[in-house]
Amino acid sequence: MPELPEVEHIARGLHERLPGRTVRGVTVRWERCLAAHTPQALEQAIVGLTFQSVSRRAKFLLLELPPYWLIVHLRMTGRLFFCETPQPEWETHPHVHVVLELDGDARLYYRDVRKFGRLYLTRAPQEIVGGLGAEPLAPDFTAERLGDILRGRRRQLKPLLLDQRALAGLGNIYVDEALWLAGLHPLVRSDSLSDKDVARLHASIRQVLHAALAHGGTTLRDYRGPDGQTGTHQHALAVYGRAQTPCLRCGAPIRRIVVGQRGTHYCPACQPAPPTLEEMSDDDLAARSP
DNA sequence: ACACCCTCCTGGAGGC
DNA sequence: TGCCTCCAGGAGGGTG
Repeated sequence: MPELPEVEHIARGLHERLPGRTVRGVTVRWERCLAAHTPQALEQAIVGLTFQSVSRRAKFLLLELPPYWLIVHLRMTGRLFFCETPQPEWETHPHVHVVLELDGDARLYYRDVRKFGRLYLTRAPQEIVGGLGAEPLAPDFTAERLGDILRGRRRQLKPLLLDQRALAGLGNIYVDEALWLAGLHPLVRSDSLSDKDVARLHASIRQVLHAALAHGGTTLRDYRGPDGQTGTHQHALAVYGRAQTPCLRCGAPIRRIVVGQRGTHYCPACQPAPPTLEEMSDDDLAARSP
């Protein structure tokens, strides 16, 4: 599933190819992938417009098409790819829901097996991405900022890291990986972390994202880059999808539990469980009360 | 404020 | 082989 590194990879690839291309035609085969427009309205709005840039905010792709922005969220299985010439395979493919015909007979295909992804057309991107939280690879995402995010709430660590309003761009895979690297249990309370814990988690998040980006993303099944190529970071995953296999750090079997309806992978030795209520001292309990 | 559950979808995997 | 059931999950919504 595309998370921040995958979306960044796609954005960079499309930014090399799309700017300067003019939309000549729009075909929508499955209307519900358009968040708020009819196919006719989309076509009327963007035919004749020229792409200016492609960028990313969290897991959203921002395609600048003045005076509009075409914003795409790929969710689980969405793919967006550019071809210099029409591809017969994709022109009629049952999972290709939108085809943009561009000048020079180039094509931008939007494909999505599970149909969770959405396309938005807006003049004001903030309406779509305005509520998102901190951007983990931005320069202003410091350990202090992460500390504020974590300690400002009393939540289990993993669901908080997945909450796009708090921190934007992480998904299930990279949260599990970052928590393993930091040695933090997914159920630890966010307001219980020490400064050292926060600093380690901050470094781990960035390290995991940078590594995945360098590998062109993680392809478990559906993800493809802007030219259709797979990523290679799946070979570097330490815990995600490795239940029952030995921890790369200590050899203990990786455990899989469900947290917030998500498969969650961690090392029970390297990522010690938070204390239960019974195990907490009176001081701990007193500290939890307002 | 936070945890929990449901919905959207489909292909792949497992059981028999 | 084939049919059935279950599962994966990002995000938004509702409920307790």
